[in-house]
Amino acid sequence: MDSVQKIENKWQKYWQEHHTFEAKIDKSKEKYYYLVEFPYPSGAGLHVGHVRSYTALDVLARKKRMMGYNVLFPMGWDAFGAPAEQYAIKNHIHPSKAVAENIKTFKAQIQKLGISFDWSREFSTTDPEYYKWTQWQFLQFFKHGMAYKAKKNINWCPKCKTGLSNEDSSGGVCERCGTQVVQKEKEQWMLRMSDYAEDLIEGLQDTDFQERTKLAQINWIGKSTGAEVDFPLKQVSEKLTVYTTRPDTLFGVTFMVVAPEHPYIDLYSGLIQNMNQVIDYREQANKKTEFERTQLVKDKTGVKLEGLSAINPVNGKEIPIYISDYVMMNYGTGAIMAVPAHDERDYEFAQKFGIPIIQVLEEETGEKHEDETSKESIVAIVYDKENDKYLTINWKNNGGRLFVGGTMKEGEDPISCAIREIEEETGYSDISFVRSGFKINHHYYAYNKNRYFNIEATPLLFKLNSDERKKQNLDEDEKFDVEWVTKDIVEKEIHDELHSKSFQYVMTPGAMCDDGIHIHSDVLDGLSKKEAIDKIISYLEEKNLGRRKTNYKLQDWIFTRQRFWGEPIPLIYCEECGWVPVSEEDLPVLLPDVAEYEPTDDGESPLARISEFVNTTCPHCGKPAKRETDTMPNWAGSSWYWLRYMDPHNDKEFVSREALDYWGKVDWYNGGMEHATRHLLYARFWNQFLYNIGLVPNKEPFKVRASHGMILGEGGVKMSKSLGNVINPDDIVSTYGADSLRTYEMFIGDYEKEATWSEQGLNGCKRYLDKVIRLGEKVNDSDHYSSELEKDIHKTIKKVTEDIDDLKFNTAISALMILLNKMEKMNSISRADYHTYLTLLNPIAPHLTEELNEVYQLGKPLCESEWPKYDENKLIDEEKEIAVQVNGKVRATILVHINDSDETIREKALQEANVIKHVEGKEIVKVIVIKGRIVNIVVK
RNA sequence: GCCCGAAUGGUGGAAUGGUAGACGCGGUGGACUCAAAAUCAACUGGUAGCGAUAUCGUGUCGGUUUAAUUCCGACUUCGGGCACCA
Repeated sequence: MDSVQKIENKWQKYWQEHHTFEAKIDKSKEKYYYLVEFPYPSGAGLHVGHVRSYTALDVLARKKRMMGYNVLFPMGWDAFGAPAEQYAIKNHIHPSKAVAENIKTFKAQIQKLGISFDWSREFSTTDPEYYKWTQWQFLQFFKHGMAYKAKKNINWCPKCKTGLSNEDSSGGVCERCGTQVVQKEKEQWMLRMSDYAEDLIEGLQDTDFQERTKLAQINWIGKSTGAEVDFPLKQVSEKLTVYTTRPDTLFGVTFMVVAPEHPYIDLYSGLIQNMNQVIDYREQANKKTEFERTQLVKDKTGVKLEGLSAINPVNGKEIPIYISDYVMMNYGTGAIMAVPAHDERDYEFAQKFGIPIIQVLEEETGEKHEDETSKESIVAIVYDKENDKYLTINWKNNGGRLFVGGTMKEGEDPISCAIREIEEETGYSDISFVRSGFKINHHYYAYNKNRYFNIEATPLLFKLNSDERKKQNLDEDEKFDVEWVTKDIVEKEIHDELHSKSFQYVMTPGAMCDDGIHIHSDVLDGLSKKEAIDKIISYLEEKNLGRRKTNYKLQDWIFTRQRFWGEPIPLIYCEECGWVPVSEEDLPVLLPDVAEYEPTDDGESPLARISEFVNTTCPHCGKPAKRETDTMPNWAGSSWYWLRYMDPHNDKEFVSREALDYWGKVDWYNGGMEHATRHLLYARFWNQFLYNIGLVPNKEPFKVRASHGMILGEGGVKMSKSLGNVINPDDIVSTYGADSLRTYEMFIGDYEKEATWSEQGLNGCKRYLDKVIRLGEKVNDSDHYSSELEKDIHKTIKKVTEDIDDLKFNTAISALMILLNKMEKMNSISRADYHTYLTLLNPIAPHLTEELNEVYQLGKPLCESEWPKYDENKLIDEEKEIAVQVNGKVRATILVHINDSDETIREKALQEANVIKHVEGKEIVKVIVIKGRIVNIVVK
């Protein structure tokens, strides 16, 4: 046989010359569209991670073709972006040249792997024939009012000298270079993506994305429901509107906070007496990067606005207003009502600034009952710092371990009640009050009084000063031991809900954010959280004080970058007519062929320096006008590329209706988990927009979304240049062959999880393929399955077919290995045995199997053959070995026939010597016979 | 902090209520060879035993079940996503 390299070249050539994988619209066949994220053709070349996902989809595509589907499996290049531009700046060549070089390398590398891409549909996002239509689609956004220019505080990367979307600067650092992002005010083109927030959530129902992908999208969109509430200002007849998800806590508002950028600060600067201080603070906040503001400095800071205050619309109370950077201008209204009792952040702020905390929600414990008697009480926790112990009273069988508790007497406050109770019950009196926690609403039944009680209990913490002890003053029925115990014992032995909750409240002070019942809230008293939210919103709407409101974290898409290497935005600014779109026949607006790609320091695009580009005439009135010089973000080109694949050479339309109607949705889209939020959201948004204006037939572009796990270097670390552990697929192909690499990457483990590269593992797969080759020497003349193998072959067809569909490539290969091991033990195998074997292996190792199929003249090329079928009747085992358990432990195995009755199986099981040994002298309680699986004998 | 996922031999991993460790790698002693590589055949979770066998064992603790890696509850660790979003 020829060398591996020779064989692989031969078949790659065959497929190319026979246009084997080129898809044509064929209405007699069912279509299937596989899409794998197109790569950014970087100078580093192909990575073994690319090989994994391309091979996986290739396996699916090859199998699907053999099953008779018309498969579209295209590939292209996402080639706009910073690295090509950086490379061009450094080497003084046009980015398009660098891109062309890289594409050439990438393509050659991919072709050496034998991936069955339809290369006739190849394009790059940087081709003018492609970006013409990206520009055209942008104009559709513009014409439908979906694109607007806005002066925005944007995330600015000082190193890349460009604006970034929120998505590109998550974590406060530039996605590209890791530099901390600063805020800069700039005019930007925006796409109204936030209008689609709800549709983007709902559309997920029409997809079969993995649950984790759906969740990531939903989280990113960040829907929250609540209300806007108008707080009248005291000094002027204007309102400060806030957004809250907890309007039910309106009666607990003790202050308000506005973002440093809030317009009211300048608007009412005349009223604010400490304006200097406020301005100082605002400047400090502005200097902080988004990263510092949101990630690092969680310490609350702020300044009170002296001379400006608000009125709580539901109770008329005057409320101070603060500015603080924990409130963001770009979410909600840029102002909040603060309820420190029931919001963690407000709690922290209130603690720091000494603002009162009003509890309006009580946690409820115990079971509610009719005819309860109400009273106020306390739970007192005394801490002995010296011994690190807590004072408890142990009621033993009459109620277990508790803290000191008691009922407040007429006119008594919680602290004095607690001091009295502690002394009466335990004798300790040299104590001092530390703090109290939120009140708890507790329901219980008192056996000694035969009554139901509903108490409002205040938990209190005291510290012990000395163990000086007076005589206890106990009632007749109070029989308990006073014991000091550790925190451990408290947590283990105090089961009473009220007491353990009390302990939690006083030991870890913080806001109470759980559900409960409302107090001090007028019309809301007694209601639960959900009931109260509904009621207060209706109340606010009725009185015109507020309204129901849904908010999303998802913001509009900042669609401009101040860079050279991107699609020019096809708009012209005319003094007379404003922003005017370039007319369609003038598209594409080409990137000029110049030598200056450096971004400018003032934040303008490099295109702004090129006067031949900038200066033009208005398409509307013909007067001199200027082009937009910003370009589109990286994500633009990848937001519709799957549509272009359907009809890549169309110069009349972005894609023909015929192609859209035939190829429809992408049936299976594979990509990295890192694109589960941004790219996938942009692409879905773009598609939904095209659908809404009638340009595409489906609202959702993708049916299934799968993602591959990363491949790590040996030792489980990320492959990186600096560690020197990057595996170059070319090296592997030339030493082991593409088929070995493909097989190994499919065998390495769960496709969706990360996997560790191992050269030894790769070698094992090479050995396996060598065995497949040697198996050919055993082929005889028979055209029927060998009788000893028939059953195994049918089982393997079933297993491989199902496993590939489930992306369980590793177990599919394992099944093939098992069948091979069996075939190797035979003196000879039939042509049919071998042919089926090679066909099953073909999607995974296409070159080798084609060659063997030809060498042994088993039939036409496998790429033109049908996928093998299995016969259900041939899968059934006449006899099977099953386990016999006694009390759940395997004691023997027995051979059972398919027709054996439960009774026969039971008899067989009970005759086994080792079973008799374990059953002897015991009573058989039950014998469980599960047909074809197990016998379990239960004895006593 | 919140949300999601994972944890199984020396190792990558199988098994989704029914004989835990399929398959691969590695290892051990053997065959072939002057020798090595390649290849072939055997063994390979721990402990005890010559062995039949017994016993322990799927991150930890508890529960449901005739039976739990698998289901339920609590926890630990690791990975991923989001994060002052009101």
